[in-house]
Amino acid sequence: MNETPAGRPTLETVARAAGASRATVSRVVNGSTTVRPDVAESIRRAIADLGYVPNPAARSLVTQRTDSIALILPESATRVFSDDAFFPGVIRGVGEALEKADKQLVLLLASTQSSHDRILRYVHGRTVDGVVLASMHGADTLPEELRAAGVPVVTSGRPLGEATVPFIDVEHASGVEAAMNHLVGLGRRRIATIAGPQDMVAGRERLAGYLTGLRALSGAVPLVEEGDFMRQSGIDAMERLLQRDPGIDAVFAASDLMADGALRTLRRVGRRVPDDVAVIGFDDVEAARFTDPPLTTVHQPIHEIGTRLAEQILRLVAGEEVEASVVLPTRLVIRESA
Amino acid sequence: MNETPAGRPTLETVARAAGASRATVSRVVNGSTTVRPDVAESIRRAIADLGYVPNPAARSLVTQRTDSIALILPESATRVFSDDAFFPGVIRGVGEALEKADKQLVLLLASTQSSHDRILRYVHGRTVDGVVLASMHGADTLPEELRAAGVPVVTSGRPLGEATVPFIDVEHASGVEAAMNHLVGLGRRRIATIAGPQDMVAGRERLAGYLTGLRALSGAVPLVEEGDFMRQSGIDAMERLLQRDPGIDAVFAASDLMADGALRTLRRVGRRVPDDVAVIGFDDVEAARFTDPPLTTVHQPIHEIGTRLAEQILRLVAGEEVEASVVLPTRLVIRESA
DNA sequence: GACACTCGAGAGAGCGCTCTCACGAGTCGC
DNA sequence: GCGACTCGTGAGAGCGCTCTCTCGAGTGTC
Repeated sequence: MNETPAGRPTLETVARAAGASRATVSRVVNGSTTVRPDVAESIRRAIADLGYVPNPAARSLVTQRTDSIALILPESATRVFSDDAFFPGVIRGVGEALEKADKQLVLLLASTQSSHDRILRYVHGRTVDGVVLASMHGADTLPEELRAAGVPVVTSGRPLGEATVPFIDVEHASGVEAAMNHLVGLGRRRIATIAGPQDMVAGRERLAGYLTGLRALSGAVPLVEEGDFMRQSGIDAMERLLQRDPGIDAVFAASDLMADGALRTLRRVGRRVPDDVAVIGFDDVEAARFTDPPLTTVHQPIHEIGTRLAEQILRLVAGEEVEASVVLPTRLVIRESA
Repeated sequence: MNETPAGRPTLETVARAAGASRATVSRVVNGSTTVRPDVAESIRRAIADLGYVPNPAARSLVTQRTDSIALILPESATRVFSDDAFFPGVIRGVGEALEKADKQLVLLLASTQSSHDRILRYVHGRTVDGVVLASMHGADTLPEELRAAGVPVVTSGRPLGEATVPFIDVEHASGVEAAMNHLVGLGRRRIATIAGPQDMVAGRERLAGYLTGLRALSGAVPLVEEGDFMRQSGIDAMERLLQRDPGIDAVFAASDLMADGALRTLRRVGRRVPDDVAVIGFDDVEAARFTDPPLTTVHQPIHEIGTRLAEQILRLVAGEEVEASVVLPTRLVIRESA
């Protein structure tokens, strides 16, 4: 039944079967309209009969496209990977959007130092048309190096220094300020914060939002402990906070995971939430709905961050211009912890 | 300085710069030993000077290899993706192992029905050398179709029917039995379970383990409610369980997330854990250490599942034989909830 | 009816690489 | 000192595809 018993059918095989030339079959495969309907039809039949699938390597050799996009998660991201809903959410958003555009998602997990070179080598080889960088740490030189290599790049989160590549971010500060206003409106006067790492923009801006929000309270002094966005650090930071000022009546944590940790510490020492201490987090991950009590938090559109990243990189790859930055809104979601 | 101002350097460019032939440069690039040291050295220098990186498309066109492996997460997996530490953990394990072998990880998120065809098309196009399938649902025909397509496949989790492809799984039943024995040893007599979906092997085997474990208790009747492995379903199932038998003194949940949900329900209705009701989960995700109280659970080596999957697919791709199945041990981790 | 024109289809080059084969220059044995 | 052998290197084909160029047939115009 199959004319070429050995191996997969090629354009040539299909062409012979359909009595046409390789070029015409290629036209049909790529949806050219300049093929007579009956010819196109018989070619399509031959394709179906033979189970022909184009060889992407051969195709990209001539087109110089690969139709795939790399998503790079640097070390800092993979570290929290298994306990955080942020990156899975972003991956999913990016993946869905790329699927719609018929592009492939190549995941590069930069777990070790050595992977830096590997990534550069990979990208230089033009195995991907573009790169989405979930860059978090300020010191990271990867965005700039990729840009220098001439590869389209979009990053998630504003870089710490000057932004040399387009990025997608959210309104950290204004979201936190809304949280602070809510706390103040609740009559809270001694508001502490569990900040994120200060070498990440997300950590810095959320702290800045806290400081700005605190100004609404005349005479209030900042009370800051730093964590690493993960749960254990929230537990520990809350303990330090309580030691420094047992009279705290509210705390803003820069991530839901840290807020959950704070909740745990407060419960352990017998403080009621929100009665004694109000707690607000940031992210609005799935688990925030299930903390005890359910967490009031600043929502950021995680899934949309992913789809926007995909959208931007696709436009860049297509040679279109994109905005230097897209900043998505955040909003306060009020549950029971504040 | 660069001999070819336009575009990236090719083998040809390097060959001219080093005064050698394309073939010899190729030999050096691919680490052949049959090149005179001084020639090899000057070629290496030319490669470095020009910043030459092999074009993978051209290479795979002739070698018929792509050096990349697809990780397919079917619909059922992506659904829980954002609230579960299992798949991120597996992805990370697979990613790390593949990186060591210098292979790329291509992530295919099968979020919609249509992606089934897309995946098949993709795999038929031989864009990847092999496939790791995080197949969970019994009805899934993908493993078989992939096998039929002649692509090396390894799945995570034993398929429901007859296993036609090698798989990596864990000892579900014996782990659950250990949990049951622990409960019985604690003097618990009315032990219920929140089972997982019965169209997944993980769901079935964990239920089977519960039923076996229950036999140690003469006269005990099974008390089963089904969930979908996620938190909300644990909350709901626990409520139903309590309604059916308010005298329950222990519950085994087939996932940590469901166990956490059960904990929430128990707390809401004023049951103390473990005093009134002991709770044991399954998975030992990161969050299990942070539930209230910390969750006693059956540990499964999530990261190792990932690395083993990678290991097996790499061997398969290399043409080696692999075991039809690898079943990793589970063990009970005793914390405070039981 | 002859000309220009349009439009569909084929021929053929070439993308960058690997790999087989052939070849030239040393090396060795007798 | 000459044939046989080894070893490093080059020539060249070909992987499967796209795309330009060319060509032939059909259509329209005056």
